[in-house]
Amino acid sequence: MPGDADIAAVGALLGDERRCRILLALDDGRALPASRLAAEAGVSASTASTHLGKLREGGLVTVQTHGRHRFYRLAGPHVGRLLEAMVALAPPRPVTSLREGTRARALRRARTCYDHLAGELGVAIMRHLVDAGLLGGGDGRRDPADPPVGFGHDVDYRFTAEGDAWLDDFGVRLAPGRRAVRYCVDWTEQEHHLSGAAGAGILARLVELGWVRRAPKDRAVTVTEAGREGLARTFGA
Amino acid sequence: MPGDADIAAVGALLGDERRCRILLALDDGRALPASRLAAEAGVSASTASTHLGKLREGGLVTVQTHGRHRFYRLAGPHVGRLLEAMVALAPPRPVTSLREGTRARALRRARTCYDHLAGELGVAIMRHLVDAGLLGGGDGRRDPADPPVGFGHDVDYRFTAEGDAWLDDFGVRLAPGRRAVRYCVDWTEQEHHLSGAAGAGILARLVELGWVRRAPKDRAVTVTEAGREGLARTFGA
DNA sequence: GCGACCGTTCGACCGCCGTCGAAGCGGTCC
DNA sequence: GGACCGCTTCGACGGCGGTCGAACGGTCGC
Repeated sequence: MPGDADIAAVGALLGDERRCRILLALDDGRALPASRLAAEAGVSASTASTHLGKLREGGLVTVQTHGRHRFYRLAGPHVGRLLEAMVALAPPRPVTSLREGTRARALRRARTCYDHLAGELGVAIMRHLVDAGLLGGGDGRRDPADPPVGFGHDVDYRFTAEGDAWLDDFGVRLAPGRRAVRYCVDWTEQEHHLSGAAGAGILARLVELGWVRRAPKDRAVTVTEAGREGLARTFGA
Repeated sequence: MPGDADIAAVGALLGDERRCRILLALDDGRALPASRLAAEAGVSASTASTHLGKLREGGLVTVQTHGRHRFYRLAGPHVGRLLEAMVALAPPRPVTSLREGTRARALRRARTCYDHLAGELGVAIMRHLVDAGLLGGGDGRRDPADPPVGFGHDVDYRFTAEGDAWLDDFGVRLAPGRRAVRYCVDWTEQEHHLSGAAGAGILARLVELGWVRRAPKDRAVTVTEAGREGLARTFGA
């Protein structure tokens, strides 16, 4: 009787359809403002605020205030896994739920984050750049007016001389003033992935090479047959 | 709005503490009668019945009537995964919840089912016996008065001549009338594991050899150092 | 067959929680 | 600094759902 964690508290949070809508809207790792989530759930701003407060208190979402907006995002990969487990148990629309499940997994693998790559692929590329000595520590500055993209930004990266050469070689042309390295803490992987001009340039180049394809309407990114081989060769991914 | 599975319905089921207690009591794969679950949840029989009805309708548990008792069990491994995901998210007692988590995983690996082995280990042994040709199809009969031990019992096994020899050789002595093969559908693996006299004999022999140890008060079974090597050699497990 | 027992259904009570509009707080833009 | 805007808090309303005891259908034991 006393020894169990109150798992029911978590269940109660997921017992409301509006809250579930909010969580599902956040399931691909985006950070969305409260107003957007209210619209997504089809509910008034005050009601949404109540829901978000409970989700926050329950540890399912975290909030990051940016200017007068407050961006919410899922608190971690655990929440994504929980959602996945619940979708697997929700029977009513077997086909839809299956498609949703695979879609979520695809997003976890590779997706866009604004104009650059995120997900396992984005993290793998970042990791390779660091491991290969193309990207090292530095003292770059992050523009505080940017929308929130991750949890902590306490590490600074900078392209090494080899990194600059590699960018040229790979076909990513950056204006001299735009070589500052920015990055996000990837939500699904909880590791860094490259953003900023370099991240955008690499994604653009990957598309140009035909290695990956961006979905027209959502944030999914699919790896082509040629891309599979090229990515493995270039990034070991 | 319309395309989502009503995941909230599942959440609502898990939003009640009594229901969670019931599910956790069932988490190790046992089938328990309604009265026991009522006591486990600390609630009256009528209330428990209501909860069980909802859980059943929601597809989280299945029921099997046996005489005047009705045995409930979790509907499948999905439910176990869901519970695990929720425990990971329930923060209040970090230490306890962690211990619970590892305990559940240990049970999933190896546990007793009445007097024989279940879990991954039990399934692996059964699979090896079949693969090695020691156990084949037959026409054995199952006693319908036994408590429910699995979902379907439509396959009949029988020890082959080689199987009989192997049992002798391994040190399992069975009375001539007790060689009928019984099995259960393992809940966590959804495959068969050996029960009946042979299953009990094998477990007893494994304990005698010092390969596994049964926990004094619960159903956990731990593999010893010697057992790890012996099991690998004997069953490829 | 008749009592004992297990389980479900019914009816009534109670409490909790989601909902919204209005008001309050803080930050931005001109 | 003033007006606007995003978000949260407050108060009041309404409904859904958990709870129990009592009554009912089934099954086992003698």
